[in-house]
Amino acid sequence: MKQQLKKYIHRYVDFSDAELDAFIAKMELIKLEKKKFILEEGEICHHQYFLLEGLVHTFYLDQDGNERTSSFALENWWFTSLESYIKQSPSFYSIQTIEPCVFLKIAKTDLDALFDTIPNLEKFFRLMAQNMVIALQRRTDIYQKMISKERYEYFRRNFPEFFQRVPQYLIASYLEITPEYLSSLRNSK
Amino acid sequence: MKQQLKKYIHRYVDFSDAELDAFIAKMELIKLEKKKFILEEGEICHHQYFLLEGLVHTFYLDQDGNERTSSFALENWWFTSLESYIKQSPSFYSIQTIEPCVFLKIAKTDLDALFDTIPNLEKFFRLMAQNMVIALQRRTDIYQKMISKERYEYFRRNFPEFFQRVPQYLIASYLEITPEYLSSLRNSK
DNA sequence: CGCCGAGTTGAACTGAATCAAGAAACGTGG
DNA sequence: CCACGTTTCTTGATTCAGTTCAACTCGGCG
Repeated sequence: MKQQLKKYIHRYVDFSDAELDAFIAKMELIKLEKKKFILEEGEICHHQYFLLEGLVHTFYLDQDGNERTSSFALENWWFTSLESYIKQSPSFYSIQTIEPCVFLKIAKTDLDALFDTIPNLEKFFRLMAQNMVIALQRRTDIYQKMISKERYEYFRRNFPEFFQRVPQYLIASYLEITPEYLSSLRNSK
Repeated sequence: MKQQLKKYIHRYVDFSDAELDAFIAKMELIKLEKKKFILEEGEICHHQYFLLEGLVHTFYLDQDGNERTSSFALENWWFTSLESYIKQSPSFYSIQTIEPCVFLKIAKTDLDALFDTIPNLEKFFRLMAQNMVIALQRRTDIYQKMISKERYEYFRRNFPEFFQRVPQYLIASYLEITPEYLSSLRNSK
């Protein structure tokens, strides 16, 4: 179970078993059905999460009340509402399960304390943050240079798992197009 | 001169003077005229940079050979071509001065070595990376929910310095619209 | 002085949104 | 296990934000 998290961490940094155990000891296991909120807009996000099983999306509501999906997470992804978490301010985003989920969570207070005793943990989170920057830059650039038909193709090619598991209207919101237009793209060839 | 960097760092972390000096000792001061490349697409980025004076932009060329500005940096901003820097792979982006610039740079090899001896440095870069994530998320969401006229207003309101200093066609490329359309937005009221 | 890059203007065109309505898929209760 | 309502997906007509292209203006610099 927690083996899964260890494996993930080792992709980034070498932890001693003692360090790893101290870290994991602070994590709590949660199960949730689908369509349940992990965090709601306006709440303060006190945790970071590691998804063991299932599918989750982070979104906000625009002026017209449409859901705008900012990101998905699936197995072995780390997620949180970062700005809210760091500043301990009300979150712009909601986080919601799409499928039934199993995940681990760790409280900010615990994690901050661990940073002081486990230097490797600091490195681990630095490397994760850097990778998020890279992923976000890439997303921005892809959206900037591709028209929506190309985004659709790109997304389908590169993340086929999502395509199977995520309902169309959420994919549309992630691709920044309307469900109607996505539908017409799908059926245009 | 290097006082400026110290001040910036202290916004994030408390360094001892010895730590700070060890860090700064590895940094090199560079001056460059306007329209000069700091990094060209295809090169491997070996440094991170801290801008003391001037204005810089990071961009790439799309299929049609248009410059697409991914980000600007001005005084007291940290910048690099992150993916290239981390993976030591050819950069997708070019980095170019817009105005005459003065900046500090530090080599990856030096910085990596310092991470092992100065734990605070690890924290500093973790916090900077997290802030970049927040800024990028915000940018993505703004672009997603605003039409270009709103983006233009938002940008003008929130970053008036840029507006004075950056040529129109670069602002257009950052706003993801054509210079022609930006011009019509400017003159439509 | 003449040229070149930056910015402007307008006409024609198109990618994508909106609106409205129907078809299919899904799940819940009887 | 069928019937029903709800949610998701599709289809087509209309409209509009933003691009493209081409011609023109302006200011600066060699």
